[in-house]
Amino acid sequence: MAAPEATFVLEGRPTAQLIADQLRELIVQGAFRPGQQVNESALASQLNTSRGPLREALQRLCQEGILVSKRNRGVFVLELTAADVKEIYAVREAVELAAAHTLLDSGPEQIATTVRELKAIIKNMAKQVKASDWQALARLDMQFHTTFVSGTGNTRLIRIYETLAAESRMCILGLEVAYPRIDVLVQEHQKILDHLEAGDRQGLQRAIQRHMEKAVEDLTSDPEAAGISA
Amino acid sequence: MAAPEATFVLEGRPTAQLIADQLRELIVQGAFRPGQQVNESALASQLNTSRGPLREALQRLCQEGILVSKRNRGVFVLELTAADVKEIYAVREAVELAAAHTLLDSGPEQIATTVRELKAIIKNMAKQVKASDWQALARLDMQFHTTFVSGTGNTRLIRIYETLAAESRMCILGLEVAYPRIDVLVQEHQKILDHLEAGDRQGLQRAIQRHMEKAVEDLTSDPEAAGISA
DNA sequence: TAACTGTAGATTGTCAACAATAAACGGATG
DNA sequence: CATCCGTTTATTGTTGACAATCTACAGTTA
Repeated sequence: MAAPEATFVLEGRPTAQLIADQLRELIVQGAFRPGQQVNESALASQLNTSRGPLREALQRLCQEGILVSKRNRGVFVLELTAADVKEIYAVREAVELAAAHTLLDSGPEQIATTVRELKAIIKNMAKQVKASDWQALARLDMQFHTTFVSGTGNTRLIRIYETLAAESRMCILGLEVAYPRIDVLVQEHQKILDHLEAGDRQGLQRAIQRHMEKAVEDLTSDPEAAGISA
Repeated sequence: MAAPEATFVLEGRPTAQLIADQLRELIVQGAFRPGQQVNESALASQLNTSRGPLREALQRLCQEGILVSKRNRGVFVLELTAADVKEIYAVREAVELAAAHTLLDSGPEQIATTVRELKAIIKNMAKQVKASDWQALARLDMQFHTTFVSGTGNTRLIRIYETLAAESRMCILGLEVAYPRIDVLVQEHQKILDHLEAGDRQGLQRAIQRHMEKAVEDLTSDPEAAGISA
């Protein structure tokens, strides 16, 4: 059951997408302030390219929603409001619940593979907790959920979730050291994993809903510290 | 608590987005064959613009997924397989179920407004059924669902669904006169509307799931006629 | 002093020409 | 006759320059 095409699509990756990926990573890592204007000429030379390809990449990110474009003004980094946070996590909940049901309906070996990957991620999370590396922790947090959704094999669901993951990282970015109690974070992910492994549909659904609910609470409770406006 | 910016973002609509919207409409109306290459120069002159802005628009549509880009080859119209149809409708089901719950949790006047809009659409559908205008019927079909999701007010959910709606119209396009029995189509939408109006959570959920299930059956049962490859 | 207006600067939007790559065709060769 | 290879052609990828627009600042005036 190999996928030989996977190598082709990777080797012939369009330029605009490559630039978009680099830029997305820069943005979610906080290289730009929310609301800050993106200077095309400066960024183009910084990424060793021209304005043309860069603009194409910017359009992609505008379509994703992490950049907003204003005519004759340029593109700006998305400013997240409390309403945005609620929206993002509402959609994430919908996607993850769908993924959960699809996953449980799929074969046991599919579930087993996903469970194995998730366990590895949680192990890494525990490691980063000790090191108190928030940046890495945020990345692993989203990697856990992205892997979870990837388990379904639904490419559209995966693509949608990748965008949501980027936005979520932008949310978390504002928190920095204010990340909620980290031991609880690991516990919640472990709980999701346990329910998945046990095939507990009801429990898994509840765990995901609780996880999202808590995240919204943490992200909207302290607007000042998170740099999030009402 | 007015939002004066809303008018600004509408008046200053970026060019690439305008072109992308035109192109999307052309594609879902069947102006291009699935798998067909999109010639940049020809399209640019046809749309009274240059290759630059057009390429930016193409990137947006690639991000949406209705076009696929291959390096040094160009962009091609998405070819839908049976697997794609299953994916699309699985995601649609997830989004609509989420929308249903959100809608029922919102205020009664929010529901009433949405119900009113949906009723108008169904009335138009019945009209087009008599006229046997398949193109218009397909548009109204998706308009019904888009309006349903729009009722939630979740801009991200809406954006996601608009992409799914475009892909769905591409699916339906292949059917043409083979559109499933039209009276049943109207009935199913009416059923969804009734459950929403009655606030019947369980019934609404069932109706949506049945609706999607039937659609996938119709779209994958006759691959030849639909121009869909296995 | 405050408000208004005109100018200057910078930035984006658009375009046309150039370079690079891949597909298509025709001919040579086993 | 099929296969392989070089040439041709069309298309995309990239670049730089030009035009249009907006913001900011300075000067003027009530």
